Amino acid sequence: MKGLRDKTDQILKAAVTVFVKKGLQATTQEIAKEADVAEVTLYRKFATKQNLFITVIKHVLENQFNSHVMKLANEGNTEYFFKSIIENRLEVLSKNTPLVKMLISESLMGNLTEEIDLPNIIFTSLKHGLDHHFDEEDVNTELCARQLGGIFLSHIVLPNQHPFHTLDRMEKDKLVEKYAKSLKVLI
Amino acid sequence: MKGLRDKTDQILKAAVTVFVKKGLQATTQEIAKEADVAEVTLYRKFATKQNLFITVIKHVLENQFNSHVMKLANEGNTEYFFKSIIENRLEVLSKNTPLVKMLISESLMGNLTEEIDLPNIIFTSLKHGLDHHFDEEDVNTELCARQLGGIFLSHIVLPNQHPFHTLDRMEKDKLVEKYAKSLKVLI
Amino acid sequence: MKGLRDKTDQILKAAVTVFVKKGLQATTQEIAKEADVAEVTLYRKFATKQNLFITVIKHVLENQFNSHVMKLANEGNTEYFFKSIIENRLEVLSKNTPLVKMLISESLMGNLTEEIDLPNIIFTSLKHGLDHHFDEEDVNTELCARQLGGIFLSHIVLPNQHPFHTLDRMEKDKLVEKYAKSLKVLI
Amino acid sequence: MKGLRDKTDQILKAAVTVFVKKGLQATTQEIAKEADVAEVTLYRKFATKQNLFITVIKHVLENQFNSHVMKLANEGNTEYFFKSIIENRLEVLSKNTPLVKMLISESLMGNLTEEIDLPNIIFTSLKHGLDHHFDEEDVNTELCARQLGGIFLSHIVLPNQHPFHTLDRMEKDKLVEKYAKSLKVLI
DNA sequence: AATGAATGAGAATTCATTCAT
DNA sequence: AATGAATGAATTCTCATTCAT
Repeated sequence: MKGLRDKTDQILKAAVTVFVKKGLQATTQEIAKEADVAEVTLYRKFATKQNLFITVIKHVLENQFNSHVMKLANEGNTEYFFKSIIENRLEVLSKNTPLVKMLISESLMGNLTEEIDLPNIIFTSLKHGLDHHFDEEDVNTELCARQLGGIFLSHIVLPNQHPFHTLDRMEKDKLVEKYAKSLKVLI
Repeated sequence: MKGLRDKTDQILKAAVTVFVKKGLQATTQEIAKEADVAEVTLYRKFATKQNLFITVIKHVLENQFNSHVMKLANEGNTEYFFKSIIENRLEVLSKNTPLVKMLISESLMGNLTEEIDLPNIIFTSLKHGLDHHFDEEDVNTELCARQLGGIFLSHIVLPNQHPFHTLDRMEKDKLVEKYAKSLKVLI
Repeated sequence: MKGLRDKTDQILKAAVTVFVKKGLQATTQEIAKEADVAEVTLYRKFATKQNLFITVIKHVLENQFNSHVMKLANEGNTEYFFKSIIENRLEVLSKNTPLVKMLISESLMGNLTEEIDLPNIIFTSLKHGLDHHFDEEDVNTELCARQLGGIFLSHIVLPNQHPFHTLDRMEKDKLVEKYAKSLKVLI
Repeated sequence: MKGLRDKTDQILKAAVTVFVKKGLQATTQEIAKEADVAEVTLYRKFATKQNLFITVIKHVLENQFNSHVMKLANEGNTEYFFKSIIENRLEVLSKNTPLVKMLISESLMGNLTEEIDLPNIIFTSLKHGLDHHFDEEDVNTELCARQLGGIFLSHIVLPNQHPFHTLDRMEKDKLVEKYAKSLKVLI
C-alpha cells in the first residue's frame, strides 16, 4: 500500500514545514530534501512551486483554522459571543504562530491569492459573523471586525513573551473579558 | 553642480522605491536601474545589499516616523494623551502604508535587526510612553501598548478601503475618540 | 550508450586540462566551455569549484603518481634503490611537467590541502621510504629525502631544455647514476 | 619635504608586503589600503598593476638578491667556491622565503618576464659562475648548476622545520660541507 | 600631484523548471 | 509513477581601470 499517496503526503508534510519556516522563498530543493523525494517529483505532482504552496496552505487553513464564527454568531448574548470568538481565535492563532506570521508576511507583500489570504479571510469572516449577529441593529460591524482583527494581530505581530495558549485558565478569562468589554464600547 | 552627493541620493531614493515595493527580495540590479546608476556603484557606496537596505530604512524611519510619544506622555489628561497618540500614529502609518507593510512583512520573517524592526520599535516606544505617563499608577501598560499596536496594525494589515489619512476631520475625530474610549476600559 | 557517466567524465577531463593550464584561477566558465557543458552542471555535480579541483587532482594523483617508493625500499642494495627511485620519479614528474608545475605553484601559495599538496606528498613518501630502507642504520633520512626532492624540483622548476623522459636510455642511465652517487655521499 | 617621493615609497613598501603575501592575485585595492593611498594614485604612478609588480620585484631583487657568484667564481679552490656559493645563497633565500615562494609560484605559472623570473635568474647566474670558474676544464656546468639550484629549491619548496638561516654556525658548516662534497661527485 | 566617483566585464553560485529514461 | 541529469536566467559581489576635479 505504499507509493502514490505516500509520496504525496510526504511532500505535503515537508512543504508545510519548509514553507512555514521560509515562506515562498523556500526552494523546491529544500522541500524535496525534507520530503526525501526527488525534486522532479514535486513538479510531477504539483506542476509549479506556486501551486504546491497554494495546495499546501489551503489544506492547512481548512484543517486548522476552520472558524466557527457563524455558529457562535447565533448566540444571542453579545458579550458571550465576543468572548467566544476572541478566545477561540486567539487560541488557534497563537498555537500556529509561525504559520500565521508567514501568511501575514506574504499577504503584506501581495503574494497571496484571495483564497489563502489569511488577514483577508479573518477580517471577512469576522465581518460576516458580526453582521449576522447584529442583524437589524445599527452597529458599525466593520469597525468592530477591524478591532477584533487588531487584537489578534497584536498577539502575533508584536513582541509577545506569553503566547495566549500558554496562559492559564484564569489569565485567559481575564484577558478575554477585558477585550470583550473594550469591544462593547465600540458598538 | 552635479556629481558627489547626487548619485548617492539617486541611489537612496531608488532604493526606497524598490525596497518598499519588493522588500529584501529586491535585487541590486533593479535598484541600480531605477537609480540610473551602474550596479557596482551601489557596492562602492554601500558594500552589500543588506547594508544598503539598513541604511535606507534607518534614514526613512528617522525622518518620517520619529514618534513624539514621549512628549505627548507628559500630557496630564489621559484621554487627550491617548487621542493624540492614536491620531498621530495612525496618520503617519497610514500615509506610509506600503513601506510599513514591507517592514512588517520582513519583521515577521525575522529578517530585520532590532534597530529597524518597526513592530518592535512601535511597541517598545508605546510601552515606554505609557510607563512614563502612568508613572506610579498601577496600569497594565503592556496590555495597553499591545492594544494600541493592534489598532495600528488593524489599519495596515487588514483590508481597508478608507485609509485613515484620507478621512475628513470629523470622521477622524469620531474614530479616534472611540479608540480612546475602548482603550480606557483596559486600564 | 551516452549520458550518465559521460558528462561527468567530460567535465573531469576538461577540468584537468584547464586547471593544469591556469591553476585555481581557472574559472568554472572556462571549464564548462571546454567540457561543452552548462556551467551549472559543474555545480550540480561538484558543488563548488574548490571541490571540483580537489576531486580532479586527487584522481590524477592516484592514477598517475602512485609511487612505489615503499616497494623499492625493500631492495637491499642501496645504490640500486636510489637509482630506481630517481629514475622512476624523474620519469613520472617529467612526463607531467605542466600539472606538476601547477601543483607546486599552488602549494607555494598555500592553496592546497594536505591530501593534494604534491611537494609535501613527495617529501613525506621519500622520507618514509628511506626510513624503511635504512631501518636501524644511522642515516640522516631527512637530508637525503630533501636532496632527492631537490633533484626532482631542479628538473621541474629550473629551465630545462631536455626533459628527463625525452633522454635516451644511455643518457638517463648516466644521469641517474651520477645523482645516485652524489646522494651516497650524504649518507 | 613630504609628498612626491613619499607616496611613491609608501606604495612600493605596501606593494611588496601585499604582493609577497598574495602574488599577482593581490588587488590594487589591498595595496592602496596598505599604502594608505587612493587606489588611483597607484595608477598615476605605475599605470598598471603588472607594471607596479614588475617595478617592485625588480627593486627587491636588485637590493636583496644581488648575487656575488661572479666574484666568488674567481676563487681558485673549487670546494671553497662551492661552499661559499651554497652558504651565501641558502642564507639569502632562506631569509626571504615568503618572497621567494611567491616568485617561484608565479614563475611556474608563466606569469613572469625574464628579468624577474627568479628560478631562471638563479640558474643562469650559477651556470655563468660555474662556466667562469671551470673555464677550460671539461665540466658539465649545466648539471652542476641544476644540482645547486635543486639544493636551494629543496630548502624553499619542501617542508622545512629548520630554515637555513636559523641554524647555528656548526650546523650550517656541516650541511654546507656535505652539499659541497656531493656536488664534487658530479664533476 | 592626488583623489573621490564611476564603471564594464566577469566571478561563483542558486533557482525553478524541463528532458530522457 | 519516479527520478537522475541538465540547463537558462538571475543574483550577489569583485576587480582593474578611467574620468572629472
